Formats: sequence, structure tokens, C-alpha cells
Amino acid sequence: MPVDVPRQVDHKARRDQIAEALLDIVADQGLEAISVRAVAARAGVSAGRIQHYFANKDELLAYAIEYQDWLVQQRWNEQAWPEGDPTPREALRWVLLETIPRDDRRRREWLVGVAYLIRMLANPNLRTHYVDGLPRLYRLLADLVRMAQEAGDIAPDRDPDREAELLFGLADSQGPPVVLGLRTPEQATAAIDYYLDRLFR
Amino acid sequence: MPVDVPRQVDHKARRDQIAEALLDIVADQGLEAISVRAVAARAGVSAGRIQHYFANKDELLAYAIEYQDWLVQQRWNEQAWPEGDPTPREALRWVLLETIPRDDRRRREWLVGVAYLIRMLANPNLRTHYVDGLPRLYRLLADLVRMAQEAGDIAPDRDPDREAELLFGLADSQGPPVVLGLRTPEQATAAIDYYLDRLFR
DNA sequence: TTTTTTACAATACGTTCGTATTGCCAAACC
DNA sequence: GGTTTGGCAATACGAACGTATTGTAAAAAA
Repeated sequence: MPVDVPRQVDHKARRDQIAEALLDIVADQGLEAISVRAVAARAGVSAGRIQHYFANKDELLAYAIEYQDWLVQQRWNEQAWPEGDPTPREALRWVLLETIPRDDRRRREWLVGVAYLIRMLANPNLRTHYVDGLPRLYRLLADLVRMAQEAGDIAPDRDPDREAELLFGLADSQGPPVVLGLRTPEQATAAIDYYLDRLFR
Repeated sequence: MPVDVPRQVDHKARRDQIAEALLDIVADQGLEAISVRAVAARAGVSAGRIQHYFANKDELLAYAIEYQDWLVQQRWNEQAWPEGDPTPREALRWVLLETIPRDDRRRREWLVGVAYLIRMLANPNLRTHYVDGLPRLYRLLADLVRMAQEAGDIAPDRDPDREAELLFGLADSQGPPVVLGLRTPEQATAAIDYYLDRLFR
């Protein structure tokens, strides 16, 4: 009945398995360590297989961040909002903690994001990921601040956009020290909680 | 009279010229684009010359960030503190604005820092740069906040360490949007000034 | 049942890489 | 004034690279 579907193997599954290996390598050795053979070895497949699924290395690199974006999106869609109906403050906290590299999965995502950054400068296709995502996150945070203000939990004289920026900055700047082991995820969480306490009254 | 000094050419000048070329390439193409020949071409020298001054590629890469650290240090030592005897607030603002990639020089420094980050995870020698520098910056900011508190310019109930963290986070998170052209340096400056206005009374 | 297509594995090719080696000129030293 | 040394340029070499090409077993299509 499906027309465009692969005949016998699941193309997406194959591509994703290869992308997984690539992301693993990028996260602990950087983009420079990416070669078709290295990815093949990490994925436990032949280099020929990679060639079969990706026309060239650039396409492979591009697919890998697309895949990572998809992974992140999945997590946000599924388990988005801890339980039932969170307060704006709970939602805010959840979003902020989501951005810090507190476990292996998030650590990998963080490192991959960093690794791709310079590539984005020259490559418009890659830029899109950041250029679309960042303002969306700012907007989400600002909206949550606004909601809390309307509920009377945050002083009305605070500028929601500025507060969003401040919150994001605080969370975002936890990345490097956490990844480098200068600070534990718990300390990073405490830093965020401290400011949330001050913001909410 | 000097004993250990090079005979006729200035070794540091040669090494620095090569490091300059390397940093330029890293900033606009990433670490993956670094090859001995590419650096030689950018520097306008022969590959043999690079081999003469650096035992291998790793040493070259290591020297380049050391050189960048030296450059930054130079700037801070020379023109450190805008004029004469700044107030804590002026000093704070100066330091924060110093971290945002607002011109070509700072933009390069910022991009190189990002590019080296993943390498630092595996290489203890490189880690030192970040691991020493970051807490020092935090301490400087916290000290300035404390000084302003003692002068009565910041409310005494603010925790200087937390405020330093918040300020640094705000400044630090301006990096990606500025580098990617999502935000102008002026907008980033405005964000910092907004929060300084709120912090100081 | 023959033929085509899918899904690879394997190999081959030309290039680029890091680095070792060699050569060579000018200055310094004895 | 011969010899050593410093400062390179040039070349050489083996490994690794991205990618093109070829081979092949199985499944699908005809």
C-alpha cells in the first residue's frame, strides 16, 4: 500500500545508526576526527554501507545534525512538561535544566552543537538549525515569564524579554564548566534555582 | 651578551606569524581545516619553515592557543581599565564587554576558543587554559561586585558570587547570536547595560 | 524463469596528509 | 679560511582520506 517506502530494509533506521556513530565521535573527538571509515568502524558497519546511504561526506554530516535535532525534538514532544499541568515556574525550570549537559545524552548534544558552530558560519543550511532554534527558545522563556507575571508570581515591572535573556544566559553559561568537569550538574542546577528563587516572589 | 638568544632571526616572531595564520584559519574554517601546508600557505611561508619551528602538528596547535592567550593577556595588561581610575561599575562593564565578539579581533578569539573546546576534553595541557581562566574571571567579577557593594552602589543583600555568575552568563551567552549575525554587538551591549542598570541602584 | 533492482562489500584511484630526509646558502666560529 | 651551525626549501614516503568502480547474493518484478 505505501508507495515510497523502502523495499526491505528501513532506510531511516540505517541512516540513524550511522548518524549515531558520527555523533559519538564528534562529541569526544570533534569534527576533525570524522572520516567515512572512522564512522563505519564506530557503527560496526562497512564503509561501503555508508556510501550506499549517503552520497558524500557533507551529506552525512548534514544528516547527523538533522538527526540530532530530531532526537531533541522527540524528547521535548514526548516527555515535554514533567507531569500533567506544570506551573510556569516548573516549566521554566524544566526548560532551563534541559539545556545543561547533565547526562551523557545531553552532554553529547551539547558538544555536537559546539562542534558544528563554526561550520554554520559558512554553511547556510547548517545555520538554519541555530538561527531558527535560538529565538524560539528565547520566545518560549519570555512567554513563561509573562505567564508567571499574569499569575502574580513575578513582579510586573520585570521585562519578560530581558528576564528570558538573563535566564537563558545563566543556563547556557553552565555548559562549558559542566562539560569540563569544573562544576557538577548539581551545582549548575543550584545556580539556576537560586536565581529562580529571586525572580519569583 | 645574551646566552640563550637566537642567533639572527627572532624565533618568537616567526612562531607568532605562523600562529597568526593558524588562528585565522581556525576562526573561519575550524580545526578540521588545519594542515601544515594550509597554515604555510596562509602565512605566506614554506611548509619547511613550519617544520623548522614546530616539531609536529600538535605542538603547533598547542602553541597557537598559548599565543592567543598571550595576546589576550597583553591587551588586558596594556589597556586594562579604560582610563585612569574607573569605578567598579565601569570596570565591570569593561570586563563584560571585553568577552563579547564585537570586532574582528575578539571574534577570532571567541571562535578559536570554541574550536579548541572539544580538544580540551581529551588534552590536559589544553584544558589548563580554560580551567585556570574561567574561575579567575568569575573571581574578578565577584570582587568588582563586592567593591561596588562596599561603595554602596549595589544592595548589600546581593550575593556577589551569584551576581558574578549571572553577569558572566549574560555576557557569555551573547557570543553565539553575535557571531552568527543574529544580534549586533550594540544589542549585546544594550542587554548588558540593562542588567547593570538594574543591579546598580 | 529470466531479468532487474536492492543492498551492500571490496577494491581501486588520485589526492592530501604528517613527517622524515636531503640539500644548500649564509653567517658564525675556530 | 676551512668548518660548523642555523635557517630554511624541496623532495620523498607511507598512511589515510573521499569517492568511483566493480562484484555479488538475494529479493522483487516481469
